Amino acid sequence: MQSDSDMAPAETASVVAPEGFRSLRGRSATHVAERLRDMILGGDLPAGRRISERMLTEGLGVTRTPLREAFKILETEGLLHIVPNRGAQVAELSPADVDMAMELLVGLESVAAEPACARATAAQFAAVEALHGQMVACQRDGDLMGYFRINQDIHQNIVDCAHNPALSRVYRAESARVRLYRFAGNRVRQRWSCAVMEHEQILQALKQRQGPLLRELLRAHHLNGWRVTRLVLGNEIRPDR
Amino acid sequence: MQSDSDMAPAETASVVAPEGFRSLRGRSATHVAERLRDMILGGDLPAGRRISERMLTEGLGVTRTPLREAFKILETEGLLHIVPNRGAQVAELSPADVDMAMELLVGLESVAAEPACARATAAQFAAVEALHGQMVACQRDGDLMGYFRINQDIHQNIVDCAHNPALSRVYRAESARVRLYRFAGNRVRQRWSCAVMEHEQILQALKQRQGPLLRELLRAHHLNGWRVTRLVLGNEIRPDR
DNA sequence: CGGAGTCAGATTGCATGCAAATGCATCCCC
DNA sequence: GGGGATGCATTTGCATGCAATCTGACTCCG
Repeated sequence: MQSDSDMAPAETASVVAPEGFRSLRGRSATHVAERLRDMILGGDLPAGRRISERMLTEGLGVTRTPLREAFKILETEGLLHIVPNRGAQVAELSPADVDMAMELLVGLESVAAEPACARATAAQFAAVEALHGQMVACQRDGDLMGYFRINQDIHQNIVDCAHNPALSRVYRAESARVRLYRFAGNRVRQRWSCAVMEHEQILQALKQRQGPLLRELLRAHHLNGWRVTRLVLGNEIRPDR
Repeated sequence: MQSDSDMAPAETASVVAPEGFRSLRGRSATHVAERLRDMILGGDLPAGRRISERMLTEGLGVTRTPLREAFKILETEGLLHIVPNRGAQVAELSPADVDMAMELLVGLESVAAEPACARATAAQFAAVEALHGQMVACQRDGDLMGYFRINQDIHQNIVDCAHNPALSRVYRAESARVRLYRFAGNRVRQRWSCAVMEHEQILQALKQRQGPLLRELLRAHHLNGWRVTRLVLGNEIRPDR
């Protein structure tokens, strides 16, 4: 009869989902991977730290199966290192590894420069300019974290202007891998104003669709930044705070 | 007594491992991912083909847990596409996707060119030359599969000359992703001799450590090859067999 | 005949159980 | 006292079980 089959299909009798809750079924591992990635990129899990499954299953409220799937994802992304029978640890990059990753990142931006100039839309110009404005505000307010985050965002946006999904994906992944190692360099306040000026030139070149110029500006900008970062990492100069 | 404790420690009573067998404990997922990757890159699993877990657990002799971990690895590599509650299917690339991936691959080789010239060792020169010799032999014998495989191998080796692990890793992954789509282009025999000549110039430039020249030669070589491939994929010319 | 409903079998997502491996404290023997 | 052996608790790797979801064939009504 009607009353039998008419039960509200949205929720079962056993557990009532809190409102706004969307089931994560089929997305647990992805979701856990995102959480873990945030923890690593945010510095909550420092490089080299060993990660026990139990710690995370309790912390994130999932069971071991999706957690272990997330480990595989992050290992493939290069953020975790898994030793059989001994669990996972946050990947640790040697200075040489970071150097090589930076070489790759500079290269990827060079690759992006000309397609970006050829294909960027007006909306993308506007988005990059808006971010630039926010970054200047962070510089003015001395907001280190915001400055750094938006800086990365601007570079990702410029790469995205090339409308090449594969390029964007690879740039994002490699950028994440070295994120924490680059953070140090942005702590030299002297570099900030210089970087802002370089960004302004970069924006100009992008908006005027001058591909080769953009490529050279990006390369120079990166090499400048990386030089400072390397000095900080090598303790040759002291960060401002 | 002696006879009690003297049992051969290499094998337990329950299951006798076949000789040469090393336990895969802790490596199942990785191993399965390798097998699956080979199946996809070898064309045994065509693009778009849906993959059921049962098919593979039976085919590969593993249970679902490591198989599902392997799925996550291959999804992160871009070789599989997983739809929640509906399983995995081999990733399918649109012509635009392949175009963009090729743009990235050409870019990565350009990035590799100068460091490769700067850092390649004599052993690496020799390795690339040996591969080139093998490729010429394949061309002579009309061995399509061998020619194609060694061709890819040569390009990977050139990138590896840059001694940049991150670059090598990314190049390998992206190269794999479009492997099957590029295969078609190598079926035009007319292109083979042309490609061999281009490779010879490329080798020259590498050995003489002429970075900028190498970069231009690689770019031109790729664009030539990709132009032919695109024609074949678009059915504008017919492959030789 | 067409389309919504529905129902069983198959498939997937995740929790859990068990065995192998590890780590650590203790014990032993020299 | 020191350098292993040994046993126990913990952790990891994988197999399996159960519930949610999908699929597709069939039914039934218009």
